[in-house]
Amino acid sequence: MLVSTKGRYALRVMVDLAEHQAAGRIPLKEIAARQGISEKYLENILATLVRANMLSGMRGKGGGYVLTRPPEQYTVGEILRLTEGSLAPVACLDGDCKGCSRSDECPTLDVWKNLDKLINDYLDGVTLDTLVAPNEGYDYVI
Amino acid sequence: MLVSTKGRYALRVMVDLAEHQAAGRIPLKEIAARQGISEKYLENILATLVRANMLSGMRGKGGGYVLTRPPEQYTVGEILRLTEGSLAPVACLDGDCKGCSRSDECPTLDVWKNLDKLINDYLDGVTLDTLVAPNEGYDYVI
DNA sequence: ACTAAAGCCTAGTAATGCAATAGGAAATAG
DNA sequence: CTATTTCCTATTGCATTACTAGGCTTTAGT
Repeated sequence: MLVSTKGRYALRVMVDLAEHQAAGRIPLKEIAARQGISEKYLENILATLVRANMLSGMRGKGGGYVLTRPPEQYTVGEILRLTEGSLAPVACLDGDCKGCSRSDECPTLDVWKNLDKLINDYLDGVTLDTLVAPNEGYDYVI
Repeated sequence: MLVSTKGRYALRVMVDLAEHQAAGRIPLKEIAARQGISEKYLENILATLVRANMLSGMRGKGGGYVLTRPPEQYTVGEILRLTEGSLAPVACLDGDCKGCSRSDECPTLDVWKNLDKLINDYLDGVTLDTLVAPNEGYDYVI
């Protein structure tokens, strides 16, 4: 599985926050309820996003989470790479595995490289704003 | 990780067999030595390929493995789907998970579907013969 | 027939990573 | 001062992956 629940949840949460941008800071409790995700598990995920400055978190009464940039400035690729650690389709291409000893002669390496590029290019081409449902995020009007 | 060692090894082995096609049946021992894979582990992988009729195995002296079709009739996609079980990038798209309860409203589902198609289409477009090193498989000449 | 070479089959195991939980400390608004 | 809310560190249960073990069956050659 290329993308685990952590990455999937992260993406859904980011879309959720984009849709409810106008409401200001949203507490974790609210997101968890809306998305049907355990509050405790969601804490982990949001902490990762905050540490990377993709979200701003604020504690205390009236606190909560908010996007740090406009939705069109987030790509799905960066969100997933952050939360998953890597989107490499095979271990051969994963950072610390500095290429196996056979990489010089490996006839399959190009397949993995092409696949890796395909995946990353596609996901880097999808921005958060394109995932926000039309006419949502405006529920504060009326 | 989309593709584990099982799938990676399987692909390398299939290429190996394509390259040594002319030599007739190749015993597991030989493949394992050439590819640097444990014989016992390789047994598992080859058994899977044989059961799916991608390879023919024959026991006894002079036995070994051989491709059942010409290399250009294998796609990387089918080899990997067989050995990995599935190439779905997320659990949401995996067979038995008959779509989560939120699939109707899920804003991210299209991303996963597009990604899934991208991956499978690419891998189904690569055939085994394109991975065989040029001028290999002809080592029996001279 | 016997033997060596090979594949086939069923388990088992160690290690890893995923998904989720637990409990409390620190900050903030009213 | 208190209720609310994020932040932080660990731990647990579970599933999967990667690999190993041991024995059975088939085949070719002598």
